[in-house]
Amino acid sequence: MVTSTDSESAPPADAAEAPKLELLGDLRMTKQRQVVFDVLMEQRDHPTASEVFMRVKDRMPTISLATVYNCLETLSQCGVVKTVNVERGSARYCPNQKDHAHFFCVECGAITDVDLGDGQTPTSGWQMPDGVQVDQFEVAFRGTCPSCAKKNI
Amino acid sequence: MVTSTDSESAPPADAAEAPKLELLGDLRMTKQRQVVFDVLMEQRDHPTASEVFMRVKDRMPTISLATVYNCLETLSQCGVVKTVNVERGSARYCPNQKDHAHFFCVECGAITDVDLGDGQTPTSGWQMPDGVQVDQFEVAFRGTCPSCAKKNI
DNA sequence: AATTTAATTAGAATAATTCTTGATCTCAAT
DNA sequence: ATTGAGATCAAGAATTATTCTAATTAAATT
Repeated sequence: MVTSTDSESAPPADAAEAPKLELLGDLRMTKQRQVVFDVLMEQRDHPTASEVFMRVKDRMPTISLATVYNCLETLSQCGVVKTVNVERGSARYCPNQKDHAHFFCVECGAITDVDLGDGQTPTSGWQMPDGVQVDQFEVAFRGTCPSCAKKNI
Repeated sequence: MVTSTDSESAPPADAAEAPKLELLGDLRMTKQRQVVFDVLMEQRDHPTASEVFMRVKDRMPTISLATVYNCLETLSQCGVVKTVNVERGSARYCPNQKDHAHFFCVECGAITDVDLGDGQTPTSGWQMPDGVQVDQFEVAFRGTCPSCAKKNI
């Protein structure tokens, strides 16, 4: 990881540019994995596993929560989904394949994708110890979003 | 938050420069809070709440795990302790009051503090949406540390 | 079609954290 | 010193997210 990609900037909340699902090794593209991924792409609001479960159930009523967890784990390991930890409690999931960070509004709970600046990498600005190999990163900002800031005046 | 501080760079594993404990509002500096903080300062290996509990128990056998959680929460809210989430599972705690990130070695589990570069802020390099107010951040890098990388040759 | 391996399901189990309640402590004002 | 109010603590119960287990089903391969 830790490579800048190009293309679309923070998608307008909902959008479906369907990145190709490339799984690794012996992993199979199953109906369940596809539906879990589709659901993430269609409503990009960083749902929890339970929220994904509820959405997936509508079109695949027999799926189990454990499977949703398994699918999210698999997709995450394949780099096609990102796990987001902005709060203690439930992890959230995001199909944005670019290197990006998250901003969490402590007032309304909204999560926004934050893009890297041009020519920046996730380790830019940090004094990484010599010789470490960085494979993944997670950057979370917490604070107040513009619309909540207004309400607080 | 999101202000660069100066002084000491990544402390040599263990060190005790005793930052002053300033609590907010009606909060009181109790024996329990002080001991929890002392323990974090004396062995700076990013312990979990349970590990802190075990260490604190040695010098205050009557303390309860719930109190350790409460103390860590309080110290964290006062900005004197940082909560570190590098893995799912237990949160870890760190008394480094500077703005800093963490590097987690997936091989050996070691956690290293990573300093900001000179003149950098936590949001440097990121295209923060206009008007957001950032109060906190958490940056975690995952990968392989130099000594584990050697073993893998 | 048979075989092999991976994936799914349902529910049980685990583990971290939070909550609840009553007792205790601190501080400040009487 | 006494009292009252609010903060904190302790112990254990409760909650909740996630992982594990074992049996079944599905997918790919021969």
